[in-house]
Amino acid sequence: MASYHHGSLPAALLAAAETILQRDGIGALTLRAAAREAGVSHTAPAHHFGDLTGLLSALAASGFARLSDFARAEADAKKSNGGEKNQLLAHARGYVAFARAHPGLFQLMFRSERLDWSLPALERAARDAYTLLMPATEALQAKPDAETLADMLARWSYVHGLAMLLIDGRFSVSASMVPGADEEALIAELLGRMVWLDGETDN
Amino acid sequence: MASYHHGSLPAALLAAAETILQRDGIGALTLRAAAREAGVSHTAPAHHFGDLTGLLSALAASGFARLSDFARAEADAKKSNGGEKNQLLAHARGYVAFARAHPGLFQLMFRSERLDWSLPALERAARDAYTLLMPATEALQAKPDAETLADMLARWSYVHGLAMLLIDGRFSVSASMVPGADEEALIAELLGRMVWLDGETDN
DNA sequence: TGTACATCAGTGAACGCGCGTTCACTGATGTAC
DNA sequence: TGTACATCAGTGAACGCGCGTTCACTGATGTAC
Repeated sequence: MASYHHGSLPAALLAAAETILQRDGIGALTLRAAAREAGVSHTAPAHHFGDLTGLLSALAASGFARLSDFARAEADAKKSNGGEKNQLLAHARGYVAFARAHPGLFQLMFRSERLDWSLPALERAARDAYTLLMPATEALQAKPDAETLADMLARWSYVHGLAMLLIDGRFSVSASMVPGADEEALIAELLGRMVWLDGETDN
Repeated sequence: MASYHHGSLPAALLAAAETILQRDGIGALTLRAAAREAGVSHTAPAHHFGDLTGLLSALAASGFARLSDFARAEADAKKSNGGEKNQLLAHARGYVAFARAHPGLFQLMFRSERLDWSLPALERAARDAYTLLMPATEALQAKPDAETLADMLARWSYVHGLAMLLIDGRFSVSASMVPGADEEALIAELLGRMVWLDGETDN
């Protein structure tokens, strides 16, 4: 541990970056700050991530992977009634739960200008995550028809907007117009409406 | 014009800031850059906006006002069939059209950490803009019931997520899975689904 | 099992840059009388 | 209509700061023989 070589600096830097994200916000996340937080000289990160974009992209990729985990965990917990609609709904719940649990990270993941989308690891992790809102049928995932695609994009738009507005605090402003409204109940109610977005042929 | 006093520096600075936003992206928008773009010394903005947050907040407020204009213009253009659903749909179309026309500005408007929401002008402009997704009935706007509020938040989430994912380029990634898909037609199709989100009692 | 050497991982001083802010200033405008 | 003076709007030099990057370096690890 106290040796010259750290042993697992990449992982330590990602963890440090996430701490900063959560504690100080996305604006405070710099290469030097991450190195400082990890207790390492500020030139060390370059050996592993190249530049700041590289570090942020790796962090975002990890975020997308964990977003997928959140969604799958939510679906597994309700495995009992595993209809397709229920599964999609569970994934949506996981999506929103992830955004609320890691708002800074979630924002970073959708701040494209700071990420390098040509990195295969990032692209793959992101695609994996939002493909969860596709029907589980493998054939459709590989080669979806226009209707299936529209269904997915509709779900994604809805759930993504819900998550974004929520972690941005916009809901509480509006919800305050109705005194006594329970935010948790409201979110559950809104999430439930997702299935209504499906194309006519699915109903 | 060439006189010592500018005459309308606040407006010129806002215009300059917007130029930078569109041309160089949100990361390049600084107090000094805005002053430079407006052809004025870099200490001049402080007289009018205090600090960078003040300038950005004023710019965002102007953005929200114009977002409302976009939405109303879209509704006026289709005034012929002015059912409430159609009006809400027109407002949603305007919302998305604004985001596509001014992506940088739209992003700034939803980057809360850089804005000062305690400024009444900003808060009011933002509220005006998203209240457009409420039914026009004045009584409901003043004192909405939980159902009406949920309808509005559902619409807002959907339209907002759609706009965000769209200007972030995520749709083109997904849509490329279906060769020959027409993005414009897809967006129109998705926007049309917004009305399906309304609570049972409205249907 | 040793030894030589290449490679890898981290250090710390130094650099230039653009940033926001402060400061003393100056030119233009408005207002009291 | 003049004049004095306060206030407002903009200038430009200077500052300290944190940033990313470069550089020569050193300690640790792995590998060829």
